Amino acid sequence: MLDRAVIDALFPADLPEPEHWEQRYPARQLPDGAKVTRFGPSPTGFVHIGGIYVATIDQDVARRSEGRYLVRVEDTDQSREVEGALEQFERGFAYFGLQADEDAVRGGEYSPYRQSEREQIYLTYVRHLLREGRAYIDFATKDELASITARQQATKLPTGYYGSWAIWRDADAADVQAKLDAGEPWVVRFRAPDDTGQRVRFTDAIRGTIEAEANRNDVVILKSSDQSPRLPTYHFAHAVDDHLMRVNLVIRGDEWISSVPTHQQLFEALGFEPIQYAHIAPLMKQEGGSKRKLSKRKDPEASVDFYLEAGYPVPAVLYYLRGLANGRLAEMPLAEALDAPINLDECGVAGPLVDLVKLDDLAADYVATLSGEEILASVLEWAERFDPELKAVLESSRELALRALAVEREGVENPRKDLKKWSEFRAVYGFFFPQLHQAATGPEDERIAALGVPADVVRAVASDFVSAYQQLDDGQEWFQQIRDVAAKHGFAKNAKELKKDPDAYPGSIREASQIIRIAITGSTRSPDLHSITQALGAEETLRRFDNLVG
RNA sequence: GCCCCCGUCGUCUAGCGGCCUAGGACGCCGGCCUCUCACGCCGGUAGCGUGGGUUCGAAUCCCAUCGGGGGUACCA
Repeated sequence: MLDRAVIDALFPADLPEPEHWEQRYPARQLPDGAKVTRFGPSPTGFVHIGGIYVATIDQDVARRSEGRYLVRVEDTDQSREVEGALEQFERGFAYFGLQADEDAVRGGEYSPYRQSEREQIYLTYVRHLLREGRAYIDFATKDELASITARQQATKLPTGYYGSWAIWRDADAADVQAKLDAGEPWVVRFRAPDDTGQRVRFTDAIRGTIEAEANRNDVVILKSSDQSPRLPTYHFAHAVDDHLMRVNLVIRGDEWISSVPTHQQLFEALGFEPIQYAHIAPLMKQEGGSKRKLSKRKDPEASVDFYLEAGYPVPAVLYYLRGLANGRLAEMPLAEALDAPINLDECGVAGPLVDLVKLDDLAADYVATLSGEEILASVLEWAERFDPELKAVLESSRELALRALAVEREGVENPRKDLKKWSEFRAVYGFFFPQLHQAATGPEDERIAALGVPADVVRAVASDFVSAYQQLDDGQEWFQQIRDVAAKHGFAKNAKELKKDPDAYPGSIREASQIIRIAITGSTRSPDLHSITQALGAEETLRRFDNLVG
């Protein structure tokens, strides 16, 4: 073991002792059973929808138990840091309404909430472990490590830096001193307890008892001395930060399960109370015949920006995510589910596929519960950032927008479910607005031509419809105008009749009304025509026949 | 290679030894409604990965096997 003086010389002289931090970050005064949870975004890429998923669970569990939910930026890998990641992160979390009780922006009693600003704290505990002989200085080079791994694989031994493979674990103090004097870069490794082959067990709040081999690896806890700031690895930061921030429930992705034995040893060596874990199964993506973790790089729907751009209504996404966490919540109505607790022991262990079709369905159901006013407000908010032209149109035609949204929505028992996300507004409701409407160019317009009605008949139908047009309040009476025109020009009364003798008619009432529909809406699909004309007014309705009548 | 986790309709799931000839939701298919598309309503499709046990009885328990996922980094 190294002399204390040698160890101390490696650290700032004024570095505090562990007691200092223990006092500075005292135990929290919270009700019994309160959970302190945390989410640790790493600014190495953009926020993943899986991050929203886990953060939702973190926040819910904390709130529900009158605890605290904090966000701690895990930026110990400065080389992989991505510019703008934190801003994008803030945007995503704000959009989904996932405010933390404490974070780097809002601050809190346990600050700083950014690992790169906690160097002093980590160093204190590293020095402590070194002085206790629970950690040691290591000079192994990349090449040496690669060679160790290669030899272990060749002989089918477990890979890692342990036992006799750990060349610096029991090195002579003189050799260490020589390397130090030569200015060689060094890391600090944890001296894993020598309990090779032992089994350990722990209780996961989601999966119950998990048993594994005790950790044998002397994991790196402090990164190389040739870097500044001097930062810890995830494992060490987890132990120190979660202990000092008085977190008592670590909710994280299940890729961490196999690290728990290491974490337990670290907590023990540091003299920290063991912590409770809940490992969440990750959101998956179908690829070919198999599932894989949703990937930020390959899957657009992994990025939170995907949901922002499409304008998915927040409650629908949250509802979907909560249902994935606890199936029970998916069976409840949305409002109830958003308010019901997420229970960790009900969380699935398998890793669900994210199903955008299902999300769309939930979103359509949700939007159908909204009033026209509410929808308009949301569309405007979305358009502000993603479709300024639409925003301008809506603002100048607010009344028309509300009339358009009211069609088959207000005053009906089963509102149309034609809107799932705000980005679809333009496609679905655009034709209501003269500025956005794509008028048919004439009978040869391909939308009309596809009906198979002769051009002269189309013109005649349009002309007669226009000249006899009355803006009637009663839907049936209004539609009678189409029937009349259709009858006059020899259209079959219904599709069945047409089918019996296709050559006898230019089309059926179906084709006749489609001519009118396309003229008014530009599409073969639309809400109820009569209601549309009510929203548009007689003048605008008739104007839309200009190209067909001439 | 070694270690860990997981495996019910296409998807999300209910199921904790008899209530299961496996229930629900989404999707899909068919029908009704109908001037289109939706909505709504009615009906249908489809699953316990496989093989052995244990048991009067297994989706449920045990073992094996296969498949999927993760870890084995100075990434988190």
